[in-house]
Amino acid sequence: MKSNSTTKIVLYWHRTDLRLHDSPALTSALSLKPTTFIPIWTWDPHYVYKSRVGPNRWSFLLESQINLSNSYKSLNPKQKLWRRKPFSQNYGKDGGVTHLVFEKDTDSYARARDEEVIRLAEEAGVEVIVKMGRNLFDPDDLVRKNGGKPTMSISQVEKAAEKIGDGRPERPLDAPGSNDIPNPLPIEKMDLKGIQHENVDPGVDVNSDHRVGKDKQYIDIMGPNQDFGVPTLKEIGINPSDIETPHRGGESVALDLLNGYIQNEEYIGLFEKPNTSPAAFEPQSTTLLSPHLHFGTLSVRKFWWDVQDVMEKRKKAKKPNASIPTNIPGQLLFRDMYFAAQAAIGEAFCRTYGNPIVRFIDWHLQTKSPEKIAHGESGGKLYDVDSEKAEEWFLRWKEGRTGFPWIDALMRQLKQEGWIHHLGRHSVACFLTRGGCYVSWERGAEVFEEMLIDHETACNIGNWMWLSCTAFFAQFYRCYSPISFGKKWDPEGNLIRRYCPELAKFDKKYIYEPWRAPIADQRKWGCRVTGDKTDWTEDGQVYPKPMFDFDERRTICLDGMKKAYHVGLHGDDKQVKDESWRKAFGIEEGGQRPQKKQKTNQ
DNA sequence: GGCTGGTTGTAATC
DNA sequence: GATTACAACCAGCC
Repeated sequence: MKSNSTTKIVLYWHRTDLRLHDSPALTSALSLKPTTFIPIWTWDPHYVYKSRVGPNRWSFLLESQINLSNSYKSLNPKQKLWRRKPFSQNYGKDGGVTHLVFEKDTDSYARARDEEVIRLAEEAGVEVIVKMGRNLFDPDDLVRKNGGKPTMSISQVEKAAEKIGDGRPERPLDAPGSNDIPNPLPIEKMDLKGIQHENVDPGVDVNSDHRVGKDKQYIDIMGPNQDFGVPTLKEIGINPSDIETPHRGGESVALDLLNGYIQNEEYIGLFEKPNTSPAAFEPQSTTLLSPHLHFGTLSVRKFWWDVQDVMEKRKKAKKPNASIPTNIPGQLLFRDMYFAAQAAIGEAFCRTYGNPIVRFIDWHLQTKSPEKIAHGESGGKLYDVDSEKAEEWFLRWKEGRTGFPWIDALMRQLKQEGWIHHLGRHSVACFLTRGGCYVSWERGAEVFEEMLIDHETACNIGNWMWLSCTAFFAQFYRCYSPISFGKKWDPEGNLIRRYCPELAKFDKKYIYEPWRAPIADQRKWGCRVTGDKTDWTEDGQVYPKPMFDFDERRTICLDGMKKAYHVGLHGDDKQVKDESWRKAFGIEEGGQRPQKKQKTNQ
């Protein structure tokens, strides 16, 4: 397999770890004592155009790469983050690469990709080293210790974790120092030919809406110095003026943020997610470290241990600490829970169709086959009653013009900044699915995938299942009100005033229900509540009327959920695959749902 | 088979 | 601000 030469040319492939601190894979690579070391990033078609990535997340990614590249440069002026192929058929000729090292990625698409990369590399006699570093615990280990089953609750994760080592994650590793980073190959010896562009198939580019030159078959990505460095936004077809997020990427940003929080021992020790406000901004009520976990600009093990050390210090001083699962370590355990659930189920984890853990609900706009999902299509309608209406509701939800200011403010914050508080996500996700529109969670998950800078497939999909009560959570009668829930946190309506500025002057009495404000007041406050759009008019601004009666919709949704739970189908049931489920739901040919009958369980 | 707990509901009542 | 009814889900435990 390995060449006998003592020369070690090590290719280090950064993917889920855009950092130098606590990367077990990077530490392994450097401990080989390479003669030559080439840290690389490669353009994965999945990221470039097969999965949804909006401008804000692109921006966060490139900032993170620039930061990493600069960190390498500061340790060794000849180094940077190189854009290069992760493997090559020409390994033997290609400067004689001997090792390929990367962090383990258990996302389902990534497993298939990595299997192929490993096969090609090993065929070429290159030794491949893969190390877990993305989670507290290796998701595959958690699954094994959970009897091979997907982890469906925090107690299962805790029990499984107790069977791994001492039940706690491993301590973080130090970042390499300036003597630890060897030189790269001279540029002329690197196999960099033929990658001035990255091909993009416009036919399947789900991000074409964001791209300048959307019909182009490729994007230019040579970097501003034409030297195979980190490309600019422009090169990947993103207009810099589309970037609105105030949140910045990069390992140094992440470590500064974490260090700041760690100084505040009270905040760390007493943190309980359900007691943090979804309506707070400047400053936010939570840490905003989630995008850094996604890009690996912060090690989750460092996060966990820094917090743990504070909590142990507080405990010794007889100061109180919050407990799992609402405290910070508990929040990080949820991340591992979703990762391990995905690791157990594989590619079907991301959808209903074929997924054993997901309840089948007769949602509107249900996506019906894996092929459709892979190409980002809606998949048509499973039954056509109200489907056009549902599509309209979906679009109004996505664009933040439902007529419910709390929902619209959150959706506009999401679109602008790429981040909203976890409870805000609860609110809008419940509203789209079981608590309002009765639209499939898969459609909502697609929107979050595109817009969130912290989008993590496992957590996003898992949380949508949770909120839609299709897996992990089942108390569907606990329904978020688009009026009461926001009011509880933000009685003055400050979040609404910021993100729906047309309502900024409304009295707090009406800010959550502007349609109830008398016309004279609407005129006085400079915004008419009418129609279904948000737009300027000659005599002032317009905010839409609510797109439906929420109380009525809540009742309809609750009945639907009761029925679906009673029917009890899951994504892998035969009736779902062959679409004969309609019969079980009493839906007649032609798609008409039956008139509401007596409650089924009376 | 019954009881309890489950990260984060709402509205009415005291 | 705490308590309770609402209508009633699942999993885990005894």
